[in-house]
Amino acid sequence: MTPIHQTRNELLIVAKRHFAARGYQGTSLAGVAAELGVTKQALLHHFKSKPLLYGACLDQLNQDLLHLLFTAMEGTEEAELQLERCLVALSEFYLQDSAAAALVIGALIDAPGQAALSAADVLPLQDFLEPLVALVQAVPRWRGGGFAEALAVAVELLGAICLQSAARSNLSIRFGETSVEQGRHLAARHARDLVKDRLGG
Amino acid sequence: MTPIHQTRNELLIVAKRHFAARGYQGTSLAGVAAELGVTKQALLHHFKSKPLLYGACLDQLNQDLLHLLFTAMEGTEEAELQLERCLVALSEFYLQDSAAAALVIGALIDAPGQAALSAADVLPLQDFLEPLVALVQAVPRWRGGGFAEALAVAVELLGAICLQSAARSNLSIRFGETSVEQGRHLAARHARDLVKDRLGG
DNA sequence: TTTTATACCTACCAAGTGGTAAGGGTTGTG
DNA sequence: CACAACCCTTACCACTTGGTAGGTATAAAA
Repeated sequence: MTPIHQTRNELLIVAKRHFAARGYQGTSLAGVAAELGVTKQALLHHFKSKPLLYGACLDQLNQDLLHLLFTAMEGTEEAELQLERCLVALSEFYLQDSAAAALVIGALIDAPGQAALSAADVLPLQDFLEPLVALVQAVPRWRGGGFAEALAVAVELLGAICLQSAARSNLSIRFGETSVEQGRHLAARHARDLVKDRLGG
Repeated sequence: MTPIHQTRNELLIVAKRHFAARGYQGTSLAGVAAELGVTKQALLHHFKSKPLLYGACLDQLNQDLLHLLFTAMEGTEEAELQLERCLVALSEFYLQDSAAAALVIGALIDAPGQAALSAADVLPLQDFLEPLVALVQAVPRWRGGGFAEALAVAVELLGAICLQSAARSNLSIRFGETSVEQGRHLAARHARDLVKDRLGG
């Protein structure tokens, strides 16, 4: 009963939500454990430490994003279309996993060395970021710009798409839940438009 | 000597940097005070509590952004041009005040009620967000879309511009400082292009 | 001079943090 | 049955956190 992988996955889901909502520093092991109905030592049993738990969350997120990216790249060689599919899929992914967007932004903003990222450790989401930048660089409009410009555009696109989902609950309080929810359902279309506007002619 | 306003302003500058780099929860009063060469009680003397210190930081940021917005709106009635100037000025502002971008994102992501934002308290940066959304809604391309769509576009633009600056140190480690610095100097031009692409025909 | 206010200090505290040690309960396996 | 592996517990610990209490030094105002 309660096979290990299922349990571990449930822990990760709750942990991701906490890390997303409160940030790395604002998340306490006791808080995550309490929501799961276990003690914090149960958490420390599965993941050895808080940084490792955070790392596991980002690893799982990284895998989800990679799957999303490679799926988007199937069936066509055209970089612009691949990017469009990828970012549309990303914005749709955020509709389900509402914690993911805040985690992505957190992983990009957090000062390295602060959380789970020691020197030897791989930087979180790097596996996803590198092909994304490469994809931007392969688009005709940005092909001549060099790596720095492609990186800037990739981060720009990421920021445009992530912030909306990450700020959902905050914006609901500011401007009313109906407006925000209305806007959320436009997310995929906006992502498509955004890519076309920024990468197309 | 050490007139109050100057001192208070220096405290705020350091505090903003800490809040931006480590987040609200990750910032300790002792840490901020140590960098200033004073004790944390000196901080608590000027700002009564940590939430109030955070609120003071966001208030100052709010004023800077408002000044930036109104300056951008002078001399023309055309919403699209106003928005273009505003977002270009914003990206240039981030070049100087590197903490600002992370603070903006933080203020948009933080679950309300967590930091300085009690129910009665005004939501941080709201004074800046509302006219920004109104400005998007006044642009011909989005005029027919309603409030929800304008809000989504405004947040999208904000995310695109803020994340680049907020993630600077992180991206430097990932992709090398030269590439990131190179991209930073393109920020203003990218902001202009972005607005034209997304708000123009 | 006395009073008041500002700016800052030392000393202290209750609460919460991540983490360790050690053991109990259950499960499969030899 | 014995044994080990796994899951999770209670108990505890060192440390940091935001915040309070009370005192000191300076300087301006009465």
